[in-house]
Amino acid sequence: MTGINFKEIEEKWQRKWEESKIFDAEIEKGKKKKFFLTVPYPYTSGPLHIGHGRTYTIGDMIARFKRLQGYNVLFPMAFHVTGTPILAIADSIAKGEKEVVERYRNYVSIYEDGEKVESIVNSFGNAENVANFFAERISEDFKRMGYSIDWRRRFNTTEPMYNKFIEWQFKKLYDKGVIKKGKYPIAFSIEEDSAVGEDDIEEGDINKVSIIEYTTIKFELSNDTYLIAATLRPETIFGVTNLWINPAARYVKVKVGKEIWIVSVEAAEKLGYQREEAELLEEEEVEGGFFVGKKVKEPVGGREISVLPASFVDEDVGTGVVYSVPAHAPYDYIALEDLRLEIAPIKIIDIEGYELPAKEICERMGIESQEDERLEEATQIIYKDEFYRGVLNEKCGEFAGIEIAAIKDEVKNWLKGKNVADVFYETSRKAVTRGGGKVIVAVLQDQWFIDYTPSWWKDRGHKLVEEMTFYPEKYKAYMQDIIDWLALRPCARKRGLGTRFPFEKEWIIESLSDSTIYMALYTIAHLLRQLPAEALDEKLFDYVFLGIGDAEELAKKVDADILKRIREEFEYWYPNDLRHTAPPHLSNHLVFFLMHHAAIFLENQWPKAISLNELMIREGRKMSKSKGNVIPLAKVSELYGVDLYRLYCAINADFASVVNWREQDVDALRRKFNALVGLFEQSMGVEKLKENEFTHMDRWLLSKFYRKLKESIERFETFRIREVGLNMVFNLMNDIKYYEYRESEERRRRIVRNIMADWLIILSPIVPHICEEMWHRSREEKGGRREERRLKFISLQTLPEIKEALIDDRVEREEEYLVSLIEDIKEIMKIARITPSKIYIYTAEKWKWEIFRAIKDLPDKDKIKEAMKLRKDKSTVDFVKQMMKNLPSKKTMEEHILYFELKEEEVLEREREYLMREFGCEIGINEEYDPKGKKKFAIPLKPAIYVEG
RNA sequence: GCGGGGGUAGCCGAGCAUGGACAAAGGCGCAGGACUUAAGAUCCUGUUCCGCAGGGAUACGAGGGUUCGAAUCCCUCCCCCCGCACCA
Repeated sequence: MTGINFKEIEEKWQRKWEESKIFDAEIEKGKKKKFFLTVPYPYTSGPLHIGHGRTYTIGDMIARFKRLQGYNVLFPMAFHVTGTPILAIADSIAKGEKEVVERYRNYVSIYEDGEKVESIVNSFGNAENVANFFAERISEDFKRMGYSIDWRRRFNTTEPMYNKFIEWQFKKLYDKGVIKKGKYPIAFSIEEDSAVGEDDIEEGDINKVSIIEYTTIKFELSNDTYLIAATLRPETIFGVTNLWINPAARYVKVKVGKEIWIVSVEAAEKLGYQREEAELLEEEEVEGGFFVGKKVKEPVGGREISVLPASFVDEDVGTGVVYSVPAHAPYDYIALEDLRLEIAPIKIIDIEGYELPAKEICERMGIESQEDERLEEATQIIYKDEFYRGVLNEKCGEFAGIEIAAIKDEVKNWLKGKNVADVFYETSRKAVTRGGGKVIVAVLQDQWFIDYTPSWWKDRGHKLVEEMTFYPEKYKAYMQDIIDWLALRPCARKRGLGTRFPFEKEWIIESLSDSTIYMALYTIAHLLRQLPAEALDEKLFDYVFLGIGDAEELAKKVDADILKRIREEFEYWYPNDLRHTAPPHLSNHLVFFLMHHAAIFLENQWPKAISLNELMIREGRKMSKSKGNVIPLAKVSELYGVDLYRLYCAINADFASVVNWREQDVDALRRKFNALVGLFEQSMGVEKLKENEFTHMDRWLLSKFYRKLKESIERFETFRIREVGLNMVFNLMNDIKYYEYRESEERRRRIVRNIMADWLIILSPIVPHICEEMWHRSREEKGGRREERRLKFISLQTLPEIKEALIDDRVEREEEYLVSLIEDIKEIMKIARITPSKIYIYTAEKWKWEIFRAIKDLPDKDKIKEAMKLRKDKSTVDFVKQMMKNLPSKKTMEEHILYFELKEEEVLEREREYLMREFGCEIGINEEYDPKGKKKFAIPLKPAIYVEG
């Protein structure tokens, strides 16, 4: 066991890295190629957990690997503060909402002692304090995780410098003509009189609330007075037989333009938030029962239909009026059955497998009452079937013969064109805010958008993606699709933290739109700070980022040297060589990141690559605060050790798979990791083996090591970090174990010494602290000047050269040969239940080798014929048959030609001692004695064996 | 329904592009053994079935096909996951 105090060495090396500023990236022109890596900045509304940590950790591994490859690496970090959640939290805490206060007490106590917690949480009534507190803690967490970040460039998204930068970004977009204004539906709280997001809604994080567009259809009751039914299936209007109304619900009149609409009280209120012209008439409310039995005119065919009562109609969904299509809607069918009215369903959709879909599904499922909950499910089934497979029939006029999926929108537009249909929005489920206020859909009349539809923009986006690399590759095609789908996107809201919208100051730029090109800011953030915020105007950014404008002109306002440096830094570091994040960002953040670069920056500043790793779950379940199963990143060091966590992230899954954080597996890995560290420790103060001392086994281990090292470097380049970890930890340790078995513990200590430096280097991106420690310990022994040692961090090394000469196929084949021979002998001993007194091994005779060489490249069917030409004897046929059965194909033979050149007898003689030790008996090699006639079964590379009991 | 990804031993998970040493890496679990007063850790062995000679049979979602040979290539089908779409 190792006596290492991991926590201590983590802290020691983190401190030394920081003191030596080795991760502060400076321009090094000419000497090294640069590599600029970014991972999205964290949102500072609370502590990060180990799931978030995966992405940052992998980002750091890449940064460290690139340094080893000789790149001048910039890996910066900042903090995301803009948006509504932090503000909402601050508001809740200011109001003293118990649940939120309690949650934040817990969060804060991750970091602080009991006494301070209260005052800190109290300070969270101010949003800025929330953001600052967590930004500070998260940056400490990141340092504690050993991330090789250049912290000088840190910023947050509400500081003036950032605001100026975002203003510039929006001016650029505005100039391109893609910033537009229009109507837009949003989730809205009446009580709080404001838009609400996922974080404001009760259980909004678990059960998302989306906005559903209903179509309202007017059924004329009398002149200009209509009952307004809402539907999700406007194409079924051709099959309407009656209206449904809830007799117990209350209805009112709303004046919309010149018309009077009758809807439920709830719907009237919603209409008020959705249509500017809707005006509630000051008349009394009427019970739904009032309308029962009245006749209305359906708008397509002008038929008179009845208003009927139905309990399933919910006054708080849609308009509280529903039109009935009993042929295709299970609810309608059942409700009519309940009323025992003779209303014939009108079938308007032809679909294979059904005559009257609604009737049949109800019968099949045994649904008999409109209170039956399975009606929902029946509706789903019918909807799905009809939507994808159904075709409108001859009752649908010009739309006949077309499948629903293709015609739905056209029918809707046609109805709107006839002025019988309108849009009504509803939430996808009933929802309330965390404060208990009802959530409805409101339509903003003058929402600001980014319009992603112009073809010049999409073309540039596609081109940009085409020229990029994605890891894993499959996401490239997916990203192209996302660009095609992208249309209008709201980019400002009335609430939240952030940059004021430059064209209308009461709007705040929305938080996904203000985090699209900020990577550019990293290149210059530390320098920009030296300028006053007022100086950061459009002209300055134009010059720095786009090279537009006159430096001399600008120098009148800002320091010319600083300006020059700023421009240089940007030109040096940009573009962003790799953005590493997680797949859920593809359809939002990443596509904006790419599109905004495509719109604003010159082509040579476009991003080069994106890599993505999947998320992390714990014990097979998603991590979430509501499940209470999150482990804060801040606790990693204490609970597991940072290097162990990092190793787990590297090894448990490849990028494309979810990491499952299982304590059992973590424990298993800990044992492995400790054993690894033990191997290094046991080789401290031990002499390397010199080349003239090398035995077969030494060469074998060196060959195994350098082969694995070579493969690992290749794999790291394409971010197959899992394979690197498995190779360089698990597989290599197994090799060493085998080596020790073959040789001795003592010799193992020495051979590990031969490979230790190179081994530590390749492991250092994954487990940097222990590697740094072992690296220094192994140097310390040798003396050397202190100063020199201080500078020689393993983090600053370059990848070891692959000692190709040590990769020795022959040596490896010899050992494989021996292993398989031993397996065969053991197999025989087991099957025959013999304890051997002597084991006889017979290698293939010379003539067999000759025939083998002569025919190995021939197709199987010619082999015997050819062999017989060379040696006319029945034993030749037996041998060739035996050989064909046992030896691999032509192709693999070529790959392993060396294997077949193996001098079997030599190897056996050399290993006679080992074989004797292994079996505890005499070994006879190619002796004449052959009582059971085994010798004739020998083929090249597969000796015959006789075990004597 | 469309797009994407999958289905491999008790479980997790590699292999599949370039078919052949594949009864299938590695890990976990389980069983036996060594060590130990004991537990743990560690190490060894085993973990489809049959076999007193290194072998054979059956196997990689199901079924067909191509091939001397298929986990790997082709076709059909089934199932799972994600995104989209969509659900009075």
